[in-house]
Parts: sequence; C-alpha cells; structure tokens
Amino acid sequence: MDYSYDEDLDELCPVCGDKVSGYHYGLLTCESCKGFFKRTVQNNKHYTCTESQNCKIDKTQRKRCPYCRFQKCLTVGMRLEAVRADRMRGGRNKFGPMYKRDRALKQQKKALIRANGFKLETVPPLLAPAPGDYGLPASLQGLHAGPKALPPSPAALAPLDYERGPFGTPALAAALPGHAPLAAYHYPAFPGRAIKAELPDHYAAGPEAAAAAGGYGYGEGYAGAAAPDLPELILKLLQLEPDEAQVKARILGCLQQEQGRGRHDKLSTFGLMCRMADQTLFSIVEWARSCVFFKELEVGDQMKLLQNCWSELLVFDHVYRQVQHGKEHSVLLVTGQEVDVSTVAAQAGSVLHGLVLRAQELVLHLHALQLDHQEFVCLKFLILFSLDVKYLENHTLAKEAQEKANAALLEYTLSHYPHAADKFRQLLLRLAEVRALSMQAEEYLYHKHLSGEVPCNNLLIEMLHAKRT
DNA sequence: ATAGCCTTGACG
DNA sequence: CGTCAAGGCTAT
Repeated sequence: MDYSYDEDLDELCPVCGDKVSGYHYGLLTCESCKGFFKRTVQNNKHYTCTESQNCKIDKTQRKRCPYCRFQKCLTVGMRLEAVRADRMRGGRNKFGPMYKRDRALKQQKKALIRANGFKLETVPPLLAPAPGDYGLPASLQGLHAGPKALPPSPAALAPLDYERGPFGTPALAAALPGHAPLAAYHYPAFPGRAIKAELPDHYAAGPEAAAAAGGYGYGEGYAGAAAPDLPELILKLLQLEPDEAQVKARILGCLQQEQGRGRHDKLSTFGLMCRMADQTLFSIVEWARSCVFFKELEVGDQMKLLQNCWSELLVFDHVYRQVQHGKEHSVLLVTGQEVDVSTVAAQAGSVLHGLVLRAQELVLHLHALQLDHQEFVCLKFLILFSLDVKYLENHTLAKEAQEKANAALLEYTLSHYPHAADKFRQLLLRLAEVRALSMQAEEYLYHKHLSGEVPCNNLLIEMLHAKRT
C-alpha cells in the first residue's frame, strides 16, 4: 500500500517552512533556524526591524529580517533555556522526555488519520495538548457547524445550577438589582487602573543593571525548577488555582448536556460559545471567592470587584490559554478544542474576528515576554483588585491586596528573570491591553444580547446589566 | 551571517 | 552501544 511517507517527512519548520531536521530548542525546526536561534542567543544578538515588525518569514525570505525571524522563533515556542550557557556539547537536556511525548502524540495522530482514511483535518480539530491524555468526548463538532460565531472570550457556566451562585444565594441575579451604586465607577478610561507600574529605586536606578539586562538569559525558569523562594502570595495563589482538567471536564459536561438534551432549541455555535464563556466565568467567580484577601471582604465589595473585572478575567484567562497553547494560527478553548483562526475568520462576524485577532496579538507579546504561570496567577489577582479602592468599603484590605500583589510580582519577576530588562513594567502594560480588549468584548456582547443571540440565563448578561444600571 | 555537515556525550 | 539534540566547523 502506501509505504511511501511513513516518517515525519511532512513536517515543516514552524518558523520558515523549510524541511525539519529534528527537535531543536524545544520543537521540530529546520537546520537553519536551529543555527540561527543558537547564534542569536549565544552571541546575545539584538536585531532591529526596518519594517513594521511583522515581516513574513519563509524559506526564501528568512534572511531578510533577523528581528522578525527571531521573534517568530520565540513565538512558535523555541526555548531560550535550551541554549546552553556553558556550551557543553552532546548529552541530553530536560526536554528529552518532552520530545518523546511529542513524538508519541504525532504517532498516534498519524495512526488515527490512517484508520479513518485520510483527511481528518477537515473534521473535528479535537485537540490533545502535549502533557495530557484526557479522553475528550468527541461529540462537540457542532461547534464548527454553526454559521455563527465564536465567543467573545472563552468561558462559560452552567445556567442549570444557578443555585450555587457566587454568593450563596441565587447568584448575582438576585443580589445585584438591590445594589444600585454600581454605575458610580464607570471605567476610568483604562489607564486609570489601580495598578501602578512604578519601579522601585533599586530597579530603575542602576543604568548598569538595565544595560546588563540585555541578554536573553539561559535556563532561569527551569533550572531552579520548583524554586522554593517564591513570594508568599504567589505560593498561595498557586495553591488556589483550580484544577485545569476538572474545569475542562465540568464545562464539557455542561455543554454536552446542553446540546444533547433534546429537540428544542439547539444552540448555534455562537450560543454554545456563550455558554462556554458563561461556565468559565462561573469558575472564575468561584476562584475569586476562594482567593486570599477577597474572601475576607464583604459581599458588597466582592461584587463591586467582580463587576469591575469579570470580562477582563475572562479575556485574560483566554489569552493565557493561548500563550500556553503556543500556536499563532489557532485558538484553544477551555474545553480543549482547537479552532483555526481561519475558521473564526470564515464563521464569525468581522467584529468577533477582530477581537480574536487582537487577542492573538496580545498573546504574541506575552509569549515573547515569556509570561509564566507564577506571573499569570499574580496578574490575575491584580486584575481582581484593579478597582480603585475608593469605591470599596474596606479600603485598607483592598489596598493591602494590591500592594502585596504588585510587590510579589515585582520580586518574583526580578529574581527569576534577571535579564529581562523591564518585564514587570511590560506585563502591567499588557494588562491595560487586556482591559481595552475586555471593554470591546463587552460592547460586542451587549449588541449580541440586544439582537437576541445570547442564550438567556447567562451570567455574562447579568454582569453586563449590573454594570449598566 | 548563513546553513549544511560534523562531533560530542547523557540517556535509554 | 545506538540514538539524537546540542555545539562546532567551514564553504558560501
């Protein structure tokens, strides 16, 4: 039969599309990009782009703009830590097992394709992220069938069991209408967030430190793996992180139940995405309620904080998932499904498509900054407390939360990425973009809601209304 | 500076 | 002892 292409002949370098020669610095790349990446990191090169930093990189043009080429290397996931500071030759590094797993995955995928006859690609982009092996029930292809769009952000909650709402009782629905004073704190055009990006003296001060910080830094994040010297707040936040697989399973279950249960109104793709977002929001609210500082606040303050940031948290959750996902051309949903950006372009409206693209751009930036999980949890916490304390009853507690989080993030980032010049400040700047994006998404959602396209009993809409009253 | 080919050496 | 990623070398 078809003995011909058995091996990974089909693999193309994710950077330039040339033929792959093996795993290099974290993933399958061609020989030339391997060399390029090595030279760049070893010699600590810094390029500049003469265009607008978005040059197309392919086999024939890769030499044209080293800046964009290196940028793309980082974007697709090549690892700085895999370039050895000591230049030791031979041997294996800690990526070995990962390469092995990746191979196994590709093998399985190939076997699947063979079993189902070729062309599985056009069917369901169900996805199996690297480390996992969750057997995702595959019955959600409906997602791609609908003529509608994707969700403003990724998330969703079970409208079914609203009784276990965030605040004990019937959820926000009941609690909100009573609290009027919400209109008071409109969005302070996003620079007005309570987070301050000021740098402590010892950081901004030394021109020396900044100059020395031009390097790419070798294996920081990994070498000291489970560095026990994490700021206390970050440690706690890490412990509070919900189990990803559990959340995924729960949401998947909700959606399936939703779709499976009978003949009435099957949701459109857009409707499903709203549900997904809704469920995700639910998880986020649960997370918030268990959060240090937050759980000490009174319900009134808790609500104000959540109403201020829910969409931001949703967007940030989505964005971070994409950072981990690491594929520029596709979007990973909470449910583990992968949707091609081209699919979004084809099926979603232009506004939603624009939102997704804008989010993807943010993802690129955060990826280049090497946003890690510690920073992620800390930023999430900062978002949660990003409301100006003057709108809250308990100023002191909220203020303390903000300050602790800022300090923890700064401390962590500086000690773990000594070469990343002003990573801390850049991260906070990206938070402004998250806010901007979330506002745009809210706007979009509201229009969708008005035109009756958002399923009812939706936490998202509750939140929207709460803010608009 | 680039990229193809060569050497090295821990791990299975 | 073979594998194969990481570094080295060297014509273009």
